[in-house]
Amino acid sequence: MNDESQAPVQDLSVPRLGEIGLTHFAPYLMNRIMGRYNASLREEMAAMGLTTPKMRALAVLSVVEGPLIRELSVYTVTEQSTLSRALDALAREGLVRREADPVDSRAVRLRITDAGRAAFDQMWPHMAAAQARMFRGIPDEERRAFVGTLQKMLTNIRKHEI
Amino acid sequence: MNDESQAPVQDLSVPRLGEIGLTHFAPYLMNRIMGRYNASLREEMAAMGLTTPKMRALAVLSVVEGPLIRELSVYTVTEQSTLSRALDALAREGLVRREADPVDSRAVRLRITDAGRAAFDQMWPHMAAAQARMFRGIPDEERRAFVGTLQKMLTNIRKHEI
DNA sequence: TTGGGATATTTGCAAACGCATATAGTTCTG
DNA sequence: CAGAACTATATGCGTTTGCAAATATCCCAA
Repeated sequence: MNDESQAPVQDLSVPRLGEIGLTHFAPYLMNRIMGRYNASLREEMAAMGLTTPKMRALAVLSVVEGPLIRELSVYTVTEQSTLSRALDALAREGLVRREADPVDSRAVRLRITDAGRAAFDQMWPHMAAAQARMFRGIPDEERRAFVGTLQKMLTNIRKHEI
Repeated sequence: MNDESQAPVQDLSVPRLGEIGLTHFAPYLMNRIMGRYNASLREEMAAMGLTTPKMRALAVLSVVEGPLIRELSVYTVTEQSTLSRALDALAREGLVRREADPVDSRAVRLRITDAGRAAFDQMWPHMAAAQARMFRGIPDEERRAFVGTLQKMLTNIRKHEI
């Protein structure tokens, strides 16, 4: 099992993780930072009866008007089936409304309700605070450059047109 | 439910998400980018019988010698109970070994096996490629600055001493 | 040295998730 | 215009996850 009979896939031009070091590998750092960010919000979310997909849906719907479920699943990086069920819960709680699309009767347009907006407004300060903690001591210019790079990266990895 | 009888928590000094815009809010961008990154690896992982926690455990163990489970759970940003079960699977498959700590008999030290290293070596090129895609067209200097900012952010949000 | 509080890990259980598929409706093609 | 191919959403089902509690061990103070 540990001999070399299976040709190694490793391309010699690709440095190994050990050579780079975990703390120089951007995806590792980003996963770790976002893991903490998300975990730091979990307590507030739980207190409000929200899961991560529900909270993300509210956040996006507070800003984007009437998207389809499929579109929302891209914004929220959530499996469509998971999102469908998260929306069941949000609708049951009166935080979002499903509206029939006027021209395509398969499609469902989503809208946040006033109650949903109020719920998100209660969540937002915690999100803003968590973000502020992340950037503590980092100069504005550096932060702007960082966000600029993130935007380029999003364009690079974007698979959908949204 | 949608009146103002519940005092709004919103602090006037905190700009609202709508004012910032989703694509200027770093955590949104990072979640979205990492969501794609992780999703892009899922197919390869599934083909090798790995879940995200299992893959992360292998990645860290390929670089870090004999950590405790609790320490590994910090590195991998995984709940300790989830990790415990992921390690059950990895040990069953012979990819890692649990070793008793010589001085503390509660503790378990983890080591990657040769088979585990081989499995990770098979995974690594895909991770490196996904990272390269993320940074496509971004100059080296910009990438270095970006990683530097990530390192500062990790220090900021770090709750543990690892 | 002994009992109480910490610490390391595992496990029971219910909830959440993801894949595959079902259902319903739309569009394209011959 | 029939029917094949495609799209949008929902759902069945087995797996994974996370919380809380259990178990085992350690450390420290009286």
